[in-house]
Amino acid sequence: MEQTRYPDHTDAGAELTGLMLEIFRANGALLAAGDRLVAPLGLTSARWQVLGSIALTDHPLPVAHLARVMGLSRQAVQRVVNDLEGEGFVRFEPNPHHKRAHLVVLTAKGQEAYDAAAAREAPWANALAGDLSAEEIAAARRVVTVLTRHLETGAESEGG
Amino acid sequence: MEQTRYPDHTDAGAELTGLMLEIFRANGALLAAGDRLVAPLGLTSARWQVLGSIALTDHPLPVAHLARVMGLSRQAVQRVVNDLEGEGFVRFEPNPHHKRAHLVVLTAKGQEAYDAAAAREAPWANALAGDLSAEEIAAARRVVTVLTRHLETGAESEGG
DNA sequence: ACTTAATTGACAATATATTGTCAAATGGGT
DNA sequence: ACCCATTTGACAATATATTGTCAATTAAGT
Repeated sequence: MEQTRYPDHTDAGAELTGLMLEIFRANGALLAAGDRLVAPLGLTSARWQVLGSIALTDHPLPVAHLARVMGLSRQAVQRVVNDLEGEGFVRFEPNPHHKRAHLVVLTAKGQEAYDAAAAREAPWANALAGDLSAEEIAAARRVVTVLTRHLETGAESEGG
Repeated sequence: MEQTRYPDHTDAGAELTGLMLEIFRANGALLAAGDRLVAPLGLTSARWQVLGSIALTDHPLPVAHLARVMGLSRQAVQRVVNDLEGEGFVRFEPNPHHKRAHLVVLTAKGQEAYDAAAAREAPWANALAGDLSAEEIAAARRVVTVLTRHLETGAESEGG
């Protein structure tokens, strides 16, 4: 049932603790791999992810809204968006509903960079999946999603 | 089979792409929750993880070796260890095999902090697991572990 | 011994991301 | 109209982590 190393854990708690450490490590490895993958396009993992969240929404959104969608702080996204704007990947458009909260949209250069990143990502992700089946990856994805939702919703009740 | 949104992905590749984005988000949420959990002990998620890698090894290790075990850069771990040393959580001991690469060991304060963190972590992790079974968490953990190993070993061949 | 390659800690520069604070802007309730 | 809570961007400080470089050290091969 319980191993000596984790005497106070349930079986699920012990496995979850191991999963959390794996997630930290995977995060670092994924960021490094993503940086290498899109560096030739003038992008980084962080810029790529911001471009993606802009590209994949129906209407343009202000920075704060993008941050909420991505689960990051407003300030972190603002900095990256400002960098992207400075290099011509995105531009700000007036927001009819708010004087200061400009809408962020892709420029032609930004759209091209995102398309090029997507073109590189697909074969890379396909290869990275290796022997893993779509179903077991999907199951893992559901577990991580549930975990994240628990953390982001009931944060203060569990955190002490 | 394939959805219009990911035309160049295999099923596994599309699921993996989704999993990667979930991992980024989980990483941020876990770091924030960990920071809240151990802040009263004078720790952070990063400090906690370094303390853990020191506490869980048989013999004391130098910083560069700790970094390799953790999958982080030497410099990142060095900075945290230096902070921990400055606050009395760890101390450096002479290394019979190397003049400069001192061994990092926990002080009594460091051991107490790590024990206290572990005592807080167990009920928190048990609750966070929620309805998830140990087996499905273990399956997710295996998927993420395989993913990380692929990234850390065959990095240059897949990164472009 | 000598040379060479790899490891290690130190130092610097930079990217990513958080928290905190502030004033401007918005929206809801009265 | 007015008040008040929330949202938003701007600014600052800090933590985390990477890459690059350097000299000291170690290890391996000759």
